[in-house]
Amino acid sequence: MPKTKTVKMSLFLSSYENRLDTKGRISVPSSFRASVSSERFAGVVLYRSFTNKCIEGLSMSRMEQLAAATDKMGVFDSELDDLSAMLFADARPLAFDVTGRIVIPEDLLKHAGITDKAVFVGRGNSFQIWNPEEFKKAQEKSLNNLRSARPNLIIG
Amino acid sequence: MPKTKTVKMSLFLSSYENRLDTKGRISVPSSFRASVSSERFAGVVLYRSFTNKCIEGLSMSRMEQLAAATDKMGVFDSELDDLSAMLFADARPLAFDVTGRIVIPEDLLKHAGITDKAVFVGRGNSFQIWNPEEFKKAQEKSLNNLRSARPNLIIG
DNA sequence: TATAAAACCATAAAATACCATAAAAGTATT
DNA sequence: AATACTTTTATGGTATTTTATGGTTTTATA
Repeated sequence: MPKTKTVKMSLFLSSYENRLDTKGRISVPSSFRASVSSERFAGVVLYRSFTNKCIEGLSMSRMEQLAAATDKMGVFDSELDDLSAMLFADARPLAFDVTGRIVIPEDLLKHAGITDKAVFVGRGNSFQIWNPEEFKKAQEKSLNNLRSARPNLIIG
Repeated sequence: MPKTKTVKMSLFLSSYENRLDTKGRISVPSSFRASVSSERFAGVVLYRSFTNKCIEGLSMSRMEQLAAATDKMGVFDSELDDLSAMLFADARPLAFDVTGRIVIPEDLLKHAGITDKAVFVGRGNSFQIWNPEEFKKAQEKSLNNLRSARPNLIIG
């Protein structure tokens, strides 16, 4: 068995709204930076969400996990293979600058409808980047979904 | 079988009323701190309760369990996915300071109607934080519910 | 050389560490 | 059982650091 160094990766939690400057730079929330601080690559990997009007974000090690999983499954599941192919083709590794900022590529911003502000949203082992308004809308929608699915579970 | 490191987590028990200072700091009851003292993350994770006017609290390891479960199940259960998404987005990891205090974020305090005092309520593997008055009201209400549901079970 | 990208510098506000103390709880001693 | 002593806990205030954000300069590159 290949020796796999399993880096215990801390979770991406909570949500943070930050602002893009004139050059497109935006601070990655410090707690998100901390989540990947023990990794080789000091940065994150972004790609356009397949399902939502937002950007998906991962640590590089998670990307590698995904690659490994695809290697195993690929032969048996051509759909998964296609999906991961798209993902890898679309994925952008973005290194933090000294102050913890990244420059999100144009096409990703466009896909998410982001201009001057963005919310980093924790999703456990991954995160998302949204236009603040779009995010609020999406949140309300999934809250309504849950309400109708499990009326007794939710009040807020 | 993958080697799963099981962190021994002791239970959150009993209730403690503490006071918030001007900066929003509040001491986490020492017995609650002891419950997570063997964990990597010296702190707790808080989020707005979906069902009550209170704050929910968990250990980080519990949060990680959830993330692992969501990773496995998410694909098959979109409801679970929605729920955990909301949870991760709302969850605040809060580290203890040297004296065992945390700063509860504004929006959580608001959700629970907490201003200057709060009760930490043990719930076994989790806990809640309430405005003292609200908690008393909620207690009486659920006691009445029990009374009407099982009149013979309750003496108090 | 023009242009984009990276490195560098600066700062207000927010978050965290640090220091101090009184009250409470626990221990030991008579 | 009452007392003196020790330790822990909760709480308050102050100092220091970090973070997010803006701008400028230098370096690559097309």
